[in-house]
Amino acid sequence: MNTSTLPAPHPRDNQLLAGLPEAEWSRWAPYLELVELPQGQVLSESGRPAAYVYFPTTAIVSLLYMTINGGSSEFAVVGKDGLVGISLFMGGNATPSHAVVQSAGFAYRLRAQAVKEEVNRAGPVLVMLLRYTQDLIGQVAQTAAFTRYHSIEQLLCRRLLLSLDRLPSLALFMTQELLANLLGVRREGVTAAALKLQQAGVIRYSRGRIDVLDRNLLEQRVGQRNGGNQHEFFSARSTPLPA
Amino acid sequence: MNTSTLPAPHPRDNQLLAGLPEAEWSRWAPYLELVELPQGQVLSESGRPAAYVYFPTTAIVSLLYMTINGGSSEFAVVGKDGLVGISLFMGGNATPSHAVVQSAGFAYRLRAQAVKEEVNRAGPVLVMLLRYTQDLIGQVAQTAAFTRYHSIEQLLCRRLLLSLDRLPSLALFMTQELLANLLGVRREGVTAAALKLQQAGVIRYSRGRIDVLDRNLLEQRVGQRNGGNQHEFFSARSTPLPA
DNA sequence: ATGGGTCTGTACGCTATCGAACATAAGGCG
DNA sequence: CGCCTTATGTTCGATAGCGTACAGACCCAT
Repeated sequence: MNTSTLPAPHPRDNQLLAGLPEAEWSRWAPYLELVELPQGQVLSESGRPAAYVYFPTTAIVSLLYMTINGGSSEFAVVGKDGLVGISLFMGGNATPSHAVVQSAGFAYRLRAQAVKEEVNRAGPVLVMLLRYTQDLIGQVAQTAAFTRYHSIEQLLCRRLLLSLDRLPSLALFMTQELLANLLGVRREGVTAAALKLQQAGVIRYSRGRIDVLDRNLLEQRVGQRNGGNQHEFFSARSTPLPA
Repeated sequence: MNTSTLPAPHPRDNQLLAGLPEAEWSRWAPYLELVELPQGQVLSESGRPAAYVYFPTTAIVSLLYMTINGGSSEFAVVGKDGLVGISLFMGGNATPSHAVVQSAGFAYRLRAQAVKEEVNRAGPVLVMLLRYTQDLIGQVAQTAAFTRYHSIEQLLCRRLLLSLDRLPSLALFMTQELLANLLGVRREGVTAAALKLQQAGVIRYSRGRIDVLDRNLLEQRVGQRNGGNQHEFFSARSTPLPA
C-alpha cells in the first residue's frame, strides 16, 4: 500500500507510450514527468479544466460519474493501458467526471500545453490519443450494459479483473466498502459475494487486502468472456434489436 | 411513422453541421448526401468498418451494445445533436456497437474517404468531431450511472425525454416492447410504468404511439435535472469517493 | 365481418437487492 | 496491554424487478 519504497517504473511501462514510434517517443520523453499517486488523489474534478494528462504505469485510476444525491458510480478504469485527461485534447475543457486514484502507484504526466502542441501536429500521437478514446467509449458502454444484466457477484468478479489486468501481482488493496461504492451496490452485498468467492477458493481477503488465488475461476464467474480481449462481454452477434 | 411524405430537411438542421464556420461548411456541403432512414435500419454493425458518417436531422439512432446471450442494451441516443460513425475518424476501424435507426427520418451522410480527408486537415471540422465524441462519452457515462440508481419509471421518463429532445413534435413512435429492450427491462415493467404515467396525465399512448402531454411532469419524474443541459443527471459536487 | 397478428394489461410466485440496525474481529497506537 | 477505529459478518423485513402464463384490445387484411 505504501509505494514510497517501490522502484520508479519506466514510462514505457504504459502501453500507450510503449506503442509510439521512436521518432515521436524521443520528442516526447523529455516532457514526461514522473509522479507518485497516493490512493484517493483527485486527478481531475468535474467542471475544472485539467492541467495534465496522466499516463499511469503502476497506478490505477477510477473515472467516476457523480450524482446529485452524493452517490457516484465508476464508469471506467484506467491503468497502464490508458491515460487520464481526455478532455484536454478532445476540446471540451470541462470534464463531466472525476478521476480518482484508486490504487496507489506511479504515473507519468504531461502539461496541457505540451499535449495540445502534439495534437496540432496531427501525427501518430494524435492517432494514439484518439484510438484510446474510442477504446474508452467501448469500456464505458460495456459497463453500462454489464450492470443491467448481472448479479453483484458477477459485477465484483469483473471489477477485480479490471484491476488485476492493470497490476503486476495478484494482490488488490481495496475494502469492500470501496468496492460497493464503485459498483453502486450496498457494502453488505459485496460482503456476501466476497464470502462466496472466498469459500469457493477464488480469493482470500482480509481488511482491505484481496488476494486472487485463481484468476481463471474469477473469469469463469464473470460470465463467458470470449477471448480475453478488451471487450470480453462483447459479442459479434449481428441481429439488431427491432428484429 | 411513414416519412416518405415529409419534406427533406436542411443539412444544418443538424446541430453539429450548423456549428461549422462558413468556410468549412461551404467546402463540406457538396459531399453531403441526403438519405431517408427507415426505422430498424442498421447503420453500423459491430466488427465491420463503417462506410459513412451520418448526421441525423429528423432521424434518431440508438447505439446498442450487444451481449453474448442475445440481449442488447442502448448506451446512447443520437439525433440532430450528433453524428453516427465515430469509429471512422477515431482510428479503430471496428465499432464495438451497433447503430440502429430507432425513429424514422432523414440524415445527411458523408463517405468515409471524405471524412478522413477532413480529419487530416486538422481544422475546425476535426475540433467539432472531437468535441462531440467527448459529449458522447458523457452521455454513455450518465447512462451507466443512471441505470444503477433509478426505477423503471425513471428510466422510462429519461428515455422519452432523450427522444423528445431530438424531435420537433410531442409524438413518439415506439412500442413498450421496444422501450423495454432499449432500457434492458421486461416489457411488463414498461407497461406498469407507462400506465402510471398515463394515469398521472403525463403521457397518453396506444399501440406504438406515445403522446407526451406534459413535458415538465416528465422531467420532474426523472429526478432532478439541474438546468436542462446535456448532463441533467450530473452535478458539480466535488467530494470524491474514498473521502 | 372475421380471423390473425400485434400491442397492451394482469396475475402469480420467486429472487436479488435494499435499508437499517447491530455483532464481531482485526490492527494501530498510546 | 487495552482502547479505538475500521473492516467485515449477520439478521430481518420490505420491495422492485423477474419469468411465466394468459387475457383483452386494437388494427389490418382477406
